[in-house]
Amino acid sequence: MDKSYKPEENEKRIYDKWEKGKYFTPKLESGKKPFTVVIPPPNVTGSLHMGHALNNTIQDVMVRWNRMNGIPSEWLPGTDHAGIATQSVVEKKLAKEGKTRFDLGRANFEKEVWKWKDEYEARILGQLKTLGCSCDWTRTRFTMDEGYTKAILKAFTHYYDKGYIYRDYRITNWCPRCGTSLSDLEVEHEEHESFLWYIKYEIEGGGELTVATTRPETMLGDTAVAVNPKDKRYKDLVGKNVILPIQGRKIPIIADSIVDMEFGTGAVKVTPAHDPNDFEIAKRHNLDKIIVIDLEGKMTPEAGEEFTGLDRFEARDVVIEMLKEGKWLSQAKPYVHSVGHCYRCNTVMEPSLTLQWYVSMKELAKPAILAVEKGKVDFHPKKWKKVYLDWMKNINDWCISRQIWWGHQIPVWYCECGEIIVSEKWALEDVEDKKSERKCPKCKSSKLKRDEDVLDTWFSSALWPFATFGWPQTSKDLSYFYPTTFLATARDILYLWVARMIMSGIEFMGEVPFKDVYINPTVFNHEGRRMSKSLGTGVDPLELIEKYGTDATRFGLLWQIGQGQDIKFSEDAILNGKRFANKVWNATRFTLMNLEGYKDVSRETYEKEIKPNLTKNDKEILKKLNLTIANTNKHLEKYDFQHAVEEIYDFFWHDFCDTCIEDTKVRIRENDETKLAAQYTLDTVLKNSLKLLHPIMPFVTEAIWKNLNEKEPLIISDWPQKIEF
RNA sequence: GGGCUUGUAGCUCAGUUGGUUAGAGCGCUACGUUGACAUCGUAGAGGUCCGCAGUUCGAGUCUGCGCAAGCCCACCA
Repeated sequence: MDKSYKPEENEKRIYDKWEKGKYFTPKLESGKKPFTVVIPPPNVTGSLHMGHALNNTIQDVMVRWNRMNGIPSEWLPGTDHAGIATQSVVEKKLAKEGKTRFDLGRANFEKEVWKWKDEYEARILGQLKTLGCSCDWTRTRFTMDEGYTKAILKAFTHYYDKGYIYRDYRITNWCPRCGTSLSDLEVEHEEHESFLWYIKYEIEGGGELTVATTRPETMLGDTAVAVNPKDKRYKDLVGKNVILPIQGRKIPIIADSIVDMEFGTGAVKVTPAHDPNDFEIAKRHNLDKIIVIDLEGKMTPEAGEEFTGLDRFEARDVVIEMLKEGKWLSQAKPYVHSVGHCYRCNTVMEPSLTLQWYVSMKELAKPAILAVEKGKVDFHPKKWKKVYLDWMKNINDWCISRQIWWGHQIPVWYCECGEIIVSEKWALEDVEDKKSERKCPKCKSSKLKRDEDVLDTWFSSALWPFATFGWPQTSKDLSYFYPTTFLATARDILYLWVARMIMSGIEFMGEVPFKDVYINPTVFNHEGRRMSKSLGTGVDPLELIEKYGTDATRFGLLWQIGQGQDIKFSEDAILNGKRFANKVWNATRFTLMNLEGYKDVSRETYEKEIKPNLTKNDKEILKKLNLTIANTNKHLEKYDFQHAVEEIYDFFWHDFCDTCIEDTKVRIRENDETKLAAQYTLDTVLKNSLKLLHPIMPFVTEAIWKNLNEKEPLIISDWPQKIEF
């Protein structure tokens, strides 16, 4: 053996051997319950970050541990198409060439994205391999491959037929930069320091009414002023009109109980086309909806000639100036409030009146709430159960249409007669590029137009645990592997992904999609800030791997996490991992040097020559080994990775190296009569330790295993059992 | 507005159901090794366990209040 372990020379070679040996693909053994994990599909254009590294290390530890225990273990890898993110990356690339997606047209643009996808998918999956992930690559899936697309279409038509999917014209989260709607979960709120502007509206027939607003520019689209019906201050004003400043329009004063008497002046301007609350008020009072800001965030002609084409924030300044000049502005109070931003490009969201597809969630949520309450799905740490339930019990309908091109196009056609046709068949034909003759079932017209929008990426991810195994087709895989066993993911997709998988799993499979959900800690940098590439606060796990090796990186990450406690990343832990890998390597060198003349002993030799000569120290370490095996199992069963790592580390370093090796060293060198027993102890403790360590540090242990001339690779060796002595 | 979490050695964190002198890794100090170990070993210094009040024979561990930091949810005009 070399004097030290060189990860860079070993890791790739070892990984290839595992893959070639097909150790990652389990056999479907009837009667044996499999251990199944589906990977949280990484964004196809993304790159492995520290959170992924931790998350995938955790999954790999569980998979390897189960595999060594003789359980058919399936870890299904794959990627999702990440609609908005991917599209915007490719659009950015086109922009550098001076082109837009419209120059290419939809079909060509999609081709362009597919090319991009192929390249980046290979890259990110390769990164998982670098991390040592023992995924079953024979079952790799992508949310837009053909079979998966069938699942999407099935799910859509199923929901539609059940009346759960509907189309509605209402205020949605709109990103003027991305040019698409977003679901509530894709909007990130940030505190903004701004002002609460108090504007005086002149009352017809005398007097004035002051309203307070954070968005003065929207006053151009006001169609009423609302007060609370219980508000005595304004009781006599209800039914009268005010004159809208700047525009001079006459708008009514109405009473609506949604108005908070305590806030501002207790009178609120109503802009139905640009605020969800106001939209609701307008519905109740049958008010006009005047759109003054268009979908690009620019003022429309409706706002007035002098505003047309102005950016919404420029318009705000102009409106404020004009209000000041007209003496309509009574005060501007500094005010902190939260403003929605696009999760993708951070642009301030513009709530906009658009026609979108929604999934009604209330009925879907009910059994998903019950399942978790009854413990069919367990969360680790437990606190996430409450977080899940709180959200599910207050769930809102889900906007699933997106105004982009990259994704699953909605399987809906509109006829000129107004008929809406939802067709799985036609959509499939479009995918396969063989079109049958299509006619409107109502008016027989063939002038049909397909809905241009695509579905939210999470609509497809929601089907991941069963669509990846072939649903809606029945298959051996599906019935064997579903429901899955373990899901490890980050907390920021608890609602976006986990909750929706539970709902759709129950809806389509009649069973929850997984038993245990492990929410891994978030990795922060040393200052406690979120690791982020764009903020420049990230550490690239791939650089760590290059510097310290994969094993050290995995070890260091697990070493740092507590029971669900977030971690402030420290590179020292990774360094410690490297030291440990080196220690293990050298302990093996020592053992090999001292095992001359020692081969696998027969039962007879053991009973005659070893067992009687086991010293007190030998028995002590073997006892300790048994305890370590038991404790490691206990910790892994509880998903307590930190303590599992610590357990093995302490045993190996302090009990085995510092004590046992120092003890046997002397006996072997001096050819003591207990030499054989000492060698037996060394050999036994080392091999079992390597097995215990393998799920955490797969490469160095496998490399060592090879040096021990074992027939079977370590990855499929048996997990240690209690040693009898 | 609602909810969650954290505050233990210079740094990063453990401390199980409350029980003798509060632990680990890194860092620091001293000594020793350099024939398993880009070292390693042995010993050691270092803590008002955020504060206050309470429950208890006994609290880092339970309760209340406060201070500080962070996160999540929400139609805070």
